[in-house]
Amino acid sequence: MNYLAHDIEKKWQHYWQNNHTFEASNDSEKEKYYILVEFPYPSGSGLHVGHVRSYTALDAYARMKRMQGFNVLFPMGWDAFGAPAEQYAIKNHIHPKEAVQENIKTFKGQIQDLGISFDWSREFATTDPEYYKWTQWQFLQFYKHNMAYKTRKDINWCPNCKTGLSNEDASGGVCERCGTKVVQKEKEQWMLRMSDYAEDLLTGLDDTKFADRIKLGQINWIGKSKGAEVDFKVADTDQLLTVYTTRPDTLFGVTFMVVAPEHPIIETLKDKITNMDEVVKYQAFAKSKTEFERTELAKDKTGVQLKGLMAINPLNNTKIPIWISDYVMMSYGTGAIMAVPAHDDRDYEFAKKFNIPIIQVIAKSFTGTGDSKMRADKPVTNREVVNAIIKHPTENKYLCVRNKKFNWLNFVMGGIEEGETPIRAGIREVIEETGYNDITIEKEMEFIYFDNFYAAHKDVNRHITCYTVIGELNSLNTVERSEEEAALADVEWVAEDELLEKLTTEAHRYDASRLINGEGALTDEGVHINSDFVNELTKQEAIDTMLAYLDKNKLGRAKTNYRLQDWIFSRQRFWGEPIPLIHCDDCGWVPVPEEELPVLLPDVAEYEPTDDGESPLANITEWVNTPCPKCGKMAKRETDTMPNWAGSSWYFLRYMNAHNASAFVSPEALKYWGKVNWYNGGMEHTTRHLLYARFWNQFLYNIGLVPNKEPFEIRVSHGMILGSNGEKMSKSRGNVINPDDIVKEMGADALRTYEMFIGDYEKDAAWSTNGLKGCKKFLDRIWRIQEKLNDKDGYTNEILVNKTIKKVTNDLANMKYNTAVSALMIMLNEYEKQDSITKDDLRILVHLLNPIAPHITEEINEVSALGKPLCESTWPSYDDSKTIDDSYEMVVQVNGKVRGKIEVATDTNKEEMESLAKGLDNVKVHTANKEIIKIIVVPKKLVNIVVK
RNA sequence: GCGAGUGUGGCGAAAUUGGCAGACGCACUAGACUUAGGAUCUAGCGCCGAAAGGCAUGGGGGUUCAAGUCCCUUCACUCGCACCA
Repeated sequence: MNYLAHDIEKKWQHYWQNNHTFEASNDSEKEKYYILVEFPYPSGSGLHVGHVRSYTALDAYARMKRMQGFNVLFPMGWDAFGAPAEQYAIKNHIHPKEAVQENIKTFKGQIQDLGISFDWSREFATTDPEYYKWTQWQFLQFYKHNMAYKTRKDINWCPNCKTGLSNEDASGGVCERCGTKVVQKEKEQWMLRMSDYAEDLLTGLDDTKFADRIKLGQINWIGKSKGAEVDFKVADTDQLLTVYTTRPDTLFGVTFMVVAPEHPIIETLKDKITNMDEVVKYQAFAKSKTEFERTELAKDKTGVQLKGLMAINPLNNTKIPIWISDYVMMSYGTGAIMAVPAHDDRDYEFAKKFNIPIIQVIAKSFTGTGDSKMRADKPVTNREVVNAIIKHPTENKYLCVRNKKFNWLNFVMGGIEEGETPIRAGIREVIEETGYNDITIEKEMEFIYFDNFYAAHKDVNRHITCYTVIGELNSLNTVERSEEEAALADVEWVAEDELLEKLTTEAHRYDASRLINGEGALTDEGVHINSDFVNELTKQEAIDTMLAYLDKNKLGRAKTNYRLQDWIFSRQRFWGEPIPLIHCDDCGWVPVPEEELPVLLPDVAEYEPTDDGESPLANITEWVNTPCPKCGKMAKRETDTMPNWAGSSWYFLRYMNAHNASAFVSPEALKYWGKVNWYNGGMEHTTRHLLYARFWNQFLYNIGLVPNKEPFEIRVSHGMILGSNGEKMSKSRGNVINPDDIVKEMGADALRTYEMFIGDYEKDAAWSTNGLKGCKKFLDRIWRIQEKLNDKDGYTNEILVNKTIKKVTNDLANMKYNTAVSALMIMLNEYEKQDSITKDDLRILVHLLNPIAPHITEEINEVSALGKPLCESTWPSYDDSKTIDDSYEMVVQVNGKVRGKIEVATDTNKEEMESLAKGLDNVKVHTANKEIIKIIVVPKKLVNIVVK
């Protein structure tokens, strides 16, 4: 008995099609379930094996859900606007819509060959005028609610694609599509006020069940940051320079200000700036850098001081210089910062480069550990001390002393006496404690710290303010130490790489790490110093206190910023939805009346983007010139088109009611289908597309057009299918697997089964033709198992059946396809071991495998006359009490090592388990002459005998 | 730099959440059946060892009767974000 995969696959695909098996009803008594997989861009290269993975996965889920009695909506369509179709059209001088139609035909054929149970009655493409009519209509809703505006601003411009890009499209400073370096170009652009929704997009995540990594991606992209705006007066002017900072508590540490090169204050106060030439030159320099260079070549700080201007610290009226530098971005915060070089890496680097003073306002504070923790019953003494790090004259070792009584090993340390500098004190202490007297100390570490501890040698608590000095011995010359000192401690030289493990005191190890790693800004938490009314407070206390102070004195205010910016919604390309607005010299921007929608893309011969940054549509005068809908005077159409994210921002709504000609979707359909229950897509879309779609939906919700604020309940993303060499599949790498070839050679079921078995669904996986063959073999064995059918009823192995139903049901619902397939392989292996199997046995197997391999299972079901077609059948249920075997292999361990196994009844009690375990010969061997300390018995698992 | 994730046989991977590490599959080895095998079946298959046994989940340390799983530390790779104040 043999079968031809191709024939039976075609047969059942026709059956499903002719019977409208997978068409969802908008009017059903059943509970609804909406499963969505991202619709593809129908590229010319056809379906990728990666598509097969996610489509099969969601198909399997949809098929199971249908059998479980749900009214499942599982639609498919085409995201067909976009550059490749346009490129193709430019090259071949045909209208992009023709290329798109051709590609859709290919894609659809390929998908249908796979037997994916999409509801094709709801199919559409974003390029259909019946669809983009409603995309335009929704844009007008944005416009009417003041959510769309046109502005002149520097935008990301791709010189190759000749179009503006959103920030999301230009991440990394290169064009998402072609990889060309993006440049800044000033242009008028339509924008959507997405930043207004930043908070809602953030909090809305709580109403979703997205995977954590996806939520995190969204959270990072929105980039919420809490801080404050602080107003600095500019001396001798009436101007305020407002900065954004997350650390208002460090305001006493500000030693300079930095504004972005484009900051308007430069223009406003240019008459006061005495070095305008230099400033203008720097502005030009900054602008000439692409975004890429600005970030990638970030290592070196550049900048110019605005001479003639000084800002005034609002707390203490200190005058502070103002600089411009491109490390401050106009697009974030206020485009100006207060620089606190002591506690910010970038400010530190800048201050070092331009020799600007540094004021420490936070001191690291240690609290002692173990025996050195402060004791409540002892007095506290305050001291100023010096900590001397002294290098050996010839070797890479440092001078340490070991306290004989307590065995502490530390750097030389001692009190600073009245009128003494830390350096003088350091030299004196080294001589006193070690006898070395040929010392040079030139450097004092930038930052002091506090150490609070119980000083056992003096039986007091100490609060010390520590100054660290760094020096070296010129020679090993010594003088005699006092007897007292010599009795107290030994001198010890410690190699640099051993300091961190050998030093006793945490504070000294900290000093050592700064010595080894070099000094930089002190960004750790600590206690405030040099800061008047926030002194001695911790970070959060100081922030709160400072905010209250600023607020009370009207010097600033709490402020939350977001990385998320408004959505640049214009593209200067032909192949996109025309923005349905008309510009009239008298009336300004006027929306195209709704009854005139859609604004159709004209049929023309040329689609090339233009060098001057205008859309190719701008050249089509008969299309551009049109009467103003308001006053009738000749006016001009907007020639920019929408980004290709527009159509995909609401397609999930359209599926609910795909061919509605009078509304984007009917309220009834919206109400019935509600949220997408399960949305699958690529990891590459978890920031952009997912954010745009959520924003779009939240807007529609706010104006009362959709019933749910969040459109998607669960979002999962699949891993990529890589080439057999573990690299991304690409023509240039020559590792592309074409699904058509596999379907032809092995059949769709084998391909589907293999891709489900390949590994963790959410992880990338490399293609393996051998693995595929294994799955094909599995299906062949399934076919042959029919030869073992007997005419008995019931299950040959009831436990196996119930176990497998449970496993497969749970695995399919949790995207664990690989283990679901494995459970079915185990079931088949068991069936093969038996002399014969019943129809009931086989019926379960084909039901459980059907979601993954739908064709062969339908055929077996029919050939062996097991019942009505599986697609009309019900999902098997299991009895939990019959998933447990009545016996198991009890493991017996001695000291955690397996020494024996016995088959015992599942209901064996603890006492019996214990005595059975002790009775094993091998256990006796390992426990002989030993004392049994305890016995751990884990019911239904093992016995562990602990002996000594 | 920050954030997240991953690391288990020759390979893809499992491991009811702390309880026999390596299920299932691939590859491989031996055998059977065959005119033939890229078919099918049977057996074997982490490493060392003749065996008893020992060693094994990137490395090191810890908690525990028991650790792939928990804690600390370290290394490597992958992916996001990146002068975001």
